[in-house]
Amino acid sequence: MPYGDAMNARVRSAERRAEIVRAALEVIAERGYRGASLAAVAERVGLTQQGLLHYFPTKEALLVAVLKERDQWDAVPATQWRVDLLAALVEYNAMRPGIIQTFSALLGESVTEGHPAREYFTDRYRKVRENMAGVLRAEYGERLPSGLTPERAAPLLVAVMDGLQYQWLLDPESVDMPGAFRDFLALLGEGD
Amino acid sequence: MPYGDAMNARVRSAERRAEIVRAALEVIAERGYRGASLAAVAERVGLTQQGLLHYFPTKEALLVAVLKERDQWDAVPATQWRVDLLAALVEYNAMRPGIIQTFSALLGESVTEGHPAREYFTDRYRKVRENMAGVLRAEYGERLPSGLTPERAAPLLVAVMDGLQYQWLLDPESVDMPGAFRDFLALLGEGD
DNA sequence: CACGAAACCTACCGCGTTACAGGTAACGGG
DNA sequence: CCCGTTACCTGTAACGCGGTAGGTTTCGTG
Repeated sequence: MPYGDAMNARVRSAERRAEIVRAALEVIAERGYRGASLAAVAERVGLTQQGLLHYFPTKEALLVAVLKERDQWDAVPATQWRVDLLAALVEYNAMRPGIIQTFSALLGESVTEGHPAREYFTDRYRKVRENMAGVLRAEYGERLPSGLTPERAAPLLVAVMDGLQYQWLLDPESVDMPGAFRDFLALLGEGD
Repeated sequence: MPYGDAMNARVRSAERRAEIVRAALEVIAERGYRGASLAAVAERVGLTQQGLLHYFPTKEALLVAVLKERDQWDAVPATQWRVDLLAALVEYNAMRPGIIQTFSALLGESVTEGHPAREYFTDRYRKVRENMAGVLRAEYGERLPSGLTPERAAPLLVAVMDGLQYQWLLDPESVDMPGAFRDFLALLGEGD
């Protein structure tokens, strides 16, 4: 390639890997992790299955990369979160069904025995609950208007987000995910 | 068999089928539907894979039977439900992780493309939301104390149940599913 | 007791899967 | 210009999968 191309080999390799991870996200959304074949991912980036294995030596290594990618997305410091931003996040998610579908499918699979993503999700949910408790504490202090402590409200908040996602994925016409989530936030925010 | 055995062939066949469905529930809990092999189910009831196919001609037919079984469980007339019974149901479920795991795994898979349980879950959630709205209306009338209509509270109620199940399956030590659900019911029940 | 059906089994097919082995062409730095 | 590394490819092993074909034993009934 001519001098004008500033890409060196390392950068190009990293980009290829990112491309593969993106394709894997798609295929997992469509078929789940167990149903996602390396060949299908490879085809989507114009490689053979064996060519893909050059970048990720095993299927599980590819999954790890997918999960790592996700971690980078919500690497926003917990201190910068606010309750009203959560509503915006849900609204944003409602415009990107693919991503939601990928991780909803993975979450469902992960509760089965020996699933390679199980530990990841266990750890992740623990952290997310802690973060959410922090967010609620920053907003409301030690007691929400409803009387709940942040630590007891946090699992509910997370549960509503996930549960709504499944209902919405199955039947987007019938479920107004962002609206329902706002309803829930209002519920948390109004006391008696 | 001696005369004392009142079982006729039809009954015994039905029992065998029920036995197989039970085994399928277990295997699906452990491996999901895609990961559940007919051979694994067959082995659990002391059959060969082909012997199992005598009772259910395809894998999908077995899944249909599994889903039908579930429908029979919550065949309780909607009019007999009450909000406080929901709390009891969640408490009961917390003692039977296997069943929860089966249907949580299936729900997760069902959002993928062309999954044979997708339509089932879509229909089911629609009905469950309607039922829940009815339960809430019977309890609170047209407006819950929090100001929500039953129709808007119902998806939240369902979402909390499902979402808590995933958190609880992944980390039962950290998540008090029945307690959290009672918290949510209290949230719905107290107005401002 | 005979006979048809139910309840299995063995054998097998074809396909899809992950992964390994080994080869080749292109690239890029010394 | 050479030569090691990167980026692939073809070939193939090894296995598990759902499903078919066809046989055999067991059972209930007329």
